[in-house]
Amino acid sequence: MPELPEVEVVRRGLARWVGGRTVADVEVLHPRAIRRHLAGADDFAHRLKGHRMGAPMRRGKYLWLPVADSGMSVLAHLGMSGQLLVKSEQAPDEKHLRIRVRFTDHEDHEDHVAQAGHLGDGDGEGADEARGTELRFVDQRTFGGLSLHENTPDGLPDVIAHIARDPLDPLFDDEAFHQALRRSRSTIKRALLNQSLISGVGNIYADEALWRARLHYERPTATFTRPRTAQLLGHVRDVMNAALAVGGTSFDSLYVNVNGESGYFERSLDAYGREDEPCRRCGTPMRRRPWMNRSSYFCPRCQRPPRLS
DNA sequence: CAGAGATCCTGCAAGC
DNA sequence: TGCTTGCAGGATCTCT
Repeated sequence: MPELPEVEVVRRGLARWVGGRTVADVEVLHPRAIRRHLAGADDFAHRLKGHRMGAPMRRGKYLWLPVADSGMSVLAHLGMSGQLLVKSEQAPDEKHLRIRVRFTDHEDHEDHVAQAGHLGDGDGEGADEARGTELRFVDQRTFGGLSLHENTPDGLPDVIAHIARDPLDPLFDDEAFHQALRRSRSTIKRALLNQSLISGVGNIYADEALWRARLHYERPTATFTRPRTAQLLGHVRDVMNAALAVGGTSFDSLYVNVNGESGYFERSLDAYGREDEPCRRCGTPMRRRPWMNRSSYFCPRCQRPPRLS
């Protein structure tokens, strides 16, 4: 389940393996993976063909590749199970392969020379290493997908203009977030998952941050004091940076790691998935509660429910 | 208008 | 063993 840290790892992989390459052709193998591109698969493929990919960007769980000299971007969301893989053109298709993007630098040497100067996205990587690879969008549950959109004046795909900055964004406004909590009549976990208030936080990191902050998921947001909001945001950032520190080091050895498959962070979770296991702070068995068609994990002792409700 | 809940999808695991 | 049911959950849509 890719959340912000996993998506950031994918973004870094794309910067190295895809940024600067020119699209030769696009193959859409499942219509649902392209459903957010309203003009359809053929239009998507046609508009990308022959265009150079810019440096990948990310906001929350969305990432996008600017399409050079077009004012548009390829927007990607991994959903629940999506992966962006850079694989050898010879590698057999994955079972849930949905979209394939081929590049002009595949085998033709003259093309390769023409494109080589753009590869590596300024990271100092060798230009040759991407040659012979293609980009694949693989997604079992098809909650994710790719689409093409006009950019807003700040270079953001227009359809995600409503997505708030994420907590790792230097321009995230802590005070505005706090004021939004004060105004809202909702509860804290709902607020953390509300992508128009703060983006990039999913069910896993919400539970982790709330456990670290010793806050019950149903605490009303209107009760939050400024120090409490600051503390919670600090924990959100800590848990994300910790995951990024682990995952961010594992992506660069081989291109098959340019994906949304995590695993690396699961071992260090303190709350999520730990029903009946002892709280790592106080030893009390952790609990799971059904919540919004999913689950909330918490320590009944460290994270006391609010008095009312 | 804000907030709450349903919905999409597929594979796996649990239970009968 | 083989079926059914439940669960995972981000974003969007619908309803109150």
